[in-house]
Amino acid sequence: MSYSIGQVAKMVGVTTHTLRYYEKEGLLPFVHKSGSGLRVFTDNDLNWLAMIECLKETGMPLKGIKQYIDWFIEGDSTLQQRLDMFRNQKQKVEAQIALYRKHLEKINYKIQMYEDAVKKGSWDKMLEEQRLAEEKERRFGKK
Amino acid sequence: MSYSIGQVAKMVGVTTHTLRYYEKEGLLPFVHKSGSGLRVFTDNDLNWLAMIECLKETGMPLKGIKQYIDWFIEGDSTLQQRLDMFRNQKQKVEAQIALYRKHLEKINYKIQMYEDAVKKGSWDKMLEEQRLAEEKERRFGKK
DNA sequence: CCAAAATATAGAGTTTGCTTTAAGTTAATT
DNA sequence: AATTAACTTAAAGCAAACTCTATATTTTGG
Repeated sequence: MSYSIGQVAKMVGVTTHTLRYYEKEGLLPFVHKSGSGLRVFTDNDLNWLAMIECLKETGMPLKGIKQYIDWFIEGDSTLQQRLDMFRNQKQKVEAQIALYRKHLEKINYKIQMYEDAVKKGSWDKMLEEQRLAEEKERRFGKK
Repeated sequence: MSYSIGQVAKMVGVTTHTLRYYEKEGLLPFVHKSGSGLRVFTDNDLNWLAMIECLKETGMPLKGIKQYIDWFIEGDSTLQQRLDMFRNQKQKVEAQIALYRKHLEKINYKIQMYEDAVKKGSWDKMLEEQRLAEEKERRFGKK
């Protein structure tokens, strides 16, 4: 199957402008043009766009994605670089997930604080009662 | 304790320029100045910076962080907004983690492909052998 | 006390990733 | 055939988050 730039834009969830911009940046080197100059996208191009989305959404800059594509075009002599790149990206994503989890804990703690404060109608009152509870705990032991 | 802008920059891992920029954007409204105009950071400011880091690294734009700080300054009348904001951020982070995981699967698959290709010394050969294996599986059933 | 290091303000410049505009050409519809 | 929708290139514009420059003042260490 083949698709117009507008169809692809809808499928991928970006604008036609963005697709042309990606092409200009060297991210879509396989897209052909019809006799009259219109871009004709294939399923292979959609696969590339899916890979681009994956790398982009995991934080790789467009330049990095272009590097990958350039390596792909260069052929088998760059297999190792490409493998290293994916391994590296894996590390980054895992680190990012770990960081997100850490931040999530802080956010959950804040949510607790604010739920308490909203219930009490006041931030200071919430802090005060929390302070008293902690003191009590310190004096008489837990539970 | 109190700290100079340079000390804080080192502790937080940003430049002094960035700290001044944050202040200009309204993200550090509690930082005082010495008689001669130098910024004097307190532990309270460090706590704010930690919160800023948390929100920033979970994808909140500086404007959103400023909104939170403005609400904080406004006082108890904005407790609900602040709670909603943290709940919203929690949702966003959880969604982001889920997306990262999905992308991680794709990346892991690619790593497998490339490990195989590197072993074989060729991408096409890898694809070819994979295709043959799949055909065999289709003809004779799994395992 | 003086030189070096750190800090101050104000404002211009940079990078990334689009987004919009202008001025057309091509394709689809009525 | 005419209109309108989608497409073309080229270039300018924009928002976010810094980053750097220039010039002046303050603090600090020997």
